[in-house]
Amino acid sequence: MEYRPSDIEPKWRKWWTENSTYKTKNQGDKPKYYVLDMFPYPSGAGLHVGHPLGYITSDILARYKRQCGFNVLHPMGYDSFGLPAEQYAIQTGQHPAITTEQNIARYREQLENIGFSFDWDREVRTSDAAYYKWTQWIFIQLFNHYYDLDADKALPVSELVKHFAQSGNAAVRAVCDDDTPNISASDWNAMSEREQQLFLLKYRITFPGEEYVNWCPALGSVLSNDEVKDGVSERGGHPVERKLMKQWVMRITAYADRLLEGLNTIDWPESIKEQQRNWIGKSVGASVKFAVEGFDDLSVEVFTTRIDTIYGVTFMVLAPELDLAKTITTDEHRNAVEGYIKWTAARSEIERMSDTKKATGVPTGAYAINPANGERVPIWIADYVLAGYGTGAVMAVPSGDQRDWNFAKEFNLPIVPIMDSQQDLDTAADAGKDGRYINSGLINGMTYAEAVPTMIKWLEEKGIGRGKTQYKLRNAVFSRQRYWGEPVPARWEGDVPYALDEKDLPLVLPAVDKYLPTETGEPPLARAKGWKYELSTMPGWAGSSWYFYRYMDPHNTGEFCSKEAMQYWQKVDFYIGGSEHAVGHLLYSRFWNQFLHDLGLVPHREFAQKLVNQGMIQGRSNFVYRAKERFFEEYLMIKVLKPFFEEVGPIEIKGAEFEEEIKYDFAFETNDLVIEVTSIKQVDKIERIRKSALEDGKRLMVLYTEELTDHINEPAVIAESIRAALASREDFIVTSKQPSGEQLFVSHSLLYKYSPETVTKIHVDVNIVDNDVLDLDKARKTALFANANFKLDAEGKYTCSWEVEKMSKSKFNVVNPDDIVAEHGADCFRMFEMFLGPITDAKPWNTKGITGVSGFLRKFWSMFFEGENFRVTEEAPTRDELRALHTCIKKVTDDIERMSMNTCVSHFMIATNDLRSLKCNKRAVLEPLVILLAPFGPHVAEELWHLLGHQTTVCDAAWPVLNEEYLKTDTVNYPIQINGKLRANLELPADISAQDAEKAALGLEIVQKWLEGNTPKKVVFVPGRMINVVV
RNA sequence: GCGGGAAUGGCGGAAUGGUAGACGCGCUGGUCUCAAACACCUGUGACUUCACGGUCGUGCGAGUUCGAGUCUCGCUUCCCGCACCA
Repeated sequence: MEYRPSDIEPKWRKWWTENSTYKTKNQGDKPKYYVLDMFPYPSGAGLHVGHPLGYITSDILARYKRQCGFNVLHPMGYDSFGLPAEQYAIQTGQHPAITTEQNIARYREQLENIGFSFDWDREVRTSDAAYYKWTQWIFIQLFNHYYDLDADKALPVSELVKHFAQSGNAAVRAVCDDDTPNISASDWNAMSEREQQLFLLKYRITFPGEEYVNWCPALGSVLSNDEVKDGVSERGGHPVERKLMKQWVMRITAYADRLLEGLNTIDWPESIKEQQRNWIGKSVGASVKFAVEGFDDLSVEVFTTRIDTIYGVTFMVLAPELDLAKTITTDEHRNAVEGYIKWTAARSEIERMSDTKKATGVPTGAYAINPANGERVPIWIADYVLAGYGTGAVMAVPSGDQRDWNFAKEFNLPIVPIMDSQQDLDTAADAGKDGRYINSGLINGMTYAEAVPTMIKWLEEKGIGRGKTQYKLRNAVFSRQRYWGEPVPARWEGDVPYALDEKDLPLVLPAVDKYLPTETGEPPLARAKGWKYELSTMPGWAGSSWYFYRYMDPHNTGEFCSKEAMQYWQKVDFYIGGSEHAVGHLLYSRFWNQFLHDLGLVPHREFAQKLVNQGMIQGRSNFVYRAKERFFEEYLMIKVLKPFFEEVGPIEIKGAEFEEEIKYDFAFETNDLVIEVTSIKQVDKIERIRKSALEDGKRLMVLYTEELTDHINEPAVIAESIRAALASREDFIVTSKQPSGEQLFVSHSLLYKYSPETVTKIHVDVNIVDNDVLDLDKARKTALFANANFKLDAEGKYTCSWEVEKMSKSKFNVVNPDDIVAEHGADCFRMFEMFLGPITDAKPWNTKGITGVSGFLRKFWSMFFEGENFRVTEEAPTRDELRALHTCIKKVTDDIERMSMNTCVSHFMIATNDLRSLKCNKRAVLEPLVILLAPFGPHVAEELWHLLGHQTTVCDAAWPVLNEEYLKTDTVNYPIQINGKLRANLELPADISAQDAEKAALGLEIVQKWLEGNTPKKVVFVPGRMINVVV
């Protein structure tokens, strides 16, 4: 019987739903396993074939684990707050909830179509009030806690208040704002309620602060750093400016060290961990104060990771943005400094980054005193120093730092060596740490390891500096001036924010008349009637920072997740998603998780033990080539005129260079005939050339490009009209009155003959292209080709060129999984995606190989049938059949465990090919094979499983157990090597002794030939593997 | 510049230090067919040889080893991430 996925697949999907096959309970005697996909944002474009790659992988793993006896949690949901829905709402006035709902319905349909084993009863949506109630609840917890450095965890702010009332803030070691003053208990107690609340904000883990943010006026929103690429918004490419705004901020920096440490405990891809380490950017060093000459109350504080180089300081540099720069500038330099500040402010980020080689800067005229040696060094301002990092000032050590060196060279500042190992300081700085210090007072003669603690100790004793650890990580801005997000559960009393009471949650997103900011620039929530709460909403990462817990207990109305559910599922065992979330979602969710763990609300410091990044599936774009006028000229030359000249003898042509001043495109000197190629629409041009021809006494022939388009595949027709023109005595010849063709598209396979500038390259929808050949019937129905003609190659085909690009609508290379499923079936689609290559690799989508997988499924199916009848026998299997089966069990089991899904598919193909050549149709072999296939092709497996007489789902069929005995063979085919090179093969008994094997190998004629009568130096025998004779 | 990863036929890709190129696509030839598609069978790294066979071959150059795609060292190229981060 024929394998017809379109019949069996919908049938089983319905059956699975009706039988609640994928419903998971939070209990049981089985061990648990939690497989999680990064949930998608439901965009209007729907899923393309790249999205399911990770879902298929996790689905295979989930089904496999279930068959291995685990209770598997494999949920799916939607990260359904986000910018695109809101943009759409602004344009159309439609509420984002409605479009989001529609998009989710589409996603659901597409996901269902692929046969995933998701437990849909556990679906979550971040935009659901029942869900974001708990996002808001967590926000309130963050507001009500501070980070205590002694406890090394978050503690309630109420504890802090007690401390303050008793002994001020001196005794509390906690993470707080840099500008937090020391207060005594009496100071605290003397404060008003307002003053106390404002003071506490300096400690709360989330708090409103004045922050420089990435403000995007076009989107009316604040963007996070990772939403900004090259100075413009990642979405839409709108300009982004730095703006100081009142924003809710998350004190993620409190967790910097723990987020860094935690990376060592989890099995995540090295590249993700490295990106997070970079982002956190821990640097250990020291901060030092340099006194400024003439300002008793002023000093320049710098942070350095190389305090050991302090004796090499020959100047100091401040970031131009620093207010201090203006303060210390002498009158003499004021004009230059102000000019420079203006100039740098006007330069865009991109300019600054692309122009990093050239050092720019101006002196302030002020001098600092190096505390180490008392030397007087000039203070400059320069834009190579960033205001946002450290104190915005550096001590410049040109001998040890390349940027300082560049600057010193540019402005002729001294370069003092500080280590005996430093060389070639004329050509570059030497940042090496090997060697002994010179010119370095206190630390002369020391090594790096000795010098650093010595200097720090000295600084601390003198009270001019201290050891300090600095992080690149900034506190995370948590406000968005947008509508479609979680309302922040806070209200304001004057300038003091108060969190809502938990019992007032959820704070439901109110209705508004428009989704735009107000005329006064306030966020859209200001439009809501009677809204007396915070106006900004939460960013996209809020809801996605804890969703993995909600899946454990999705309908709980009393807690975000019950203790029991948490106790049962613990954490995510396997997490899969794209690497683009490396520092967004994956860092923030680790932060929230650490916090929740401090509160004893979740069992582990890290929520996901293992993480895998699936590679991106890139689009494979196709291109067509539209002819320009120049193409027809070259075409005339190559196809028509050249053969013609060969016939009637050479005719000189001029005007082939197409320069502006040349009047004619083609001129036949000897015949006084000018041939003009132009569009029928170019009436003016024809008239102009006609006049010139008349004046010159030449005859003119006009060939319309449209006419050439009509006859492009018949050069003889065109040659005939030229022949006729030559013979005629007419002055002005137009060969065709009404050409029909509008545009010509030239097959890519013919373009090598023509100059590249004769055609325009245009994206063509990949869905009307098959194996790079354009489907002309389908093409003619599209607008692009409505009035087109095609120049086809010798086989009558139009070939397109191709390129690998990102899969996107604008590139017309989006492939919808539904189309593949409709054509080949969901099982084939699933297995083909796996077969493309290792899941972690990026690869272009190319359906070329899909027939191989489709053929495999048909062959697999046919093993169970004889003609139209299902026929499986109860006969005992042979050794060969058992070996094929158990080889497959071994390979597939091993390969799923190591996430090598592509080779699993190969093993199924091999087993099927082997068993088919053995004509095996025995239940004892085929039934275990169906179980093995079930995670990959669940529909076909379920169908065959039921045909085999089972009533319950194949999902619960126990994974077959490997019996190593069946893998053994009586004889082994040994490769015989001479000096490591293969020379012969020898069939030997599997249990042969080393001596016998050696003897047998040496007995071979070919081995004797290579030995040339000598005795071998050595014979290497690896049992079951190979024999190597060393000559 | 720093960090991470990769490089194997015409293509996607396989190979616990042990027969390089599994499996699939594509291509050759054949069977079936009036024909095509499907299906089935055969061959398929390069060079060389009538043939048996031989030589070369996993980006380049060394090394370790009886034996290297795999391990070590030095390069080249490409991809990804970070980037005047003091």
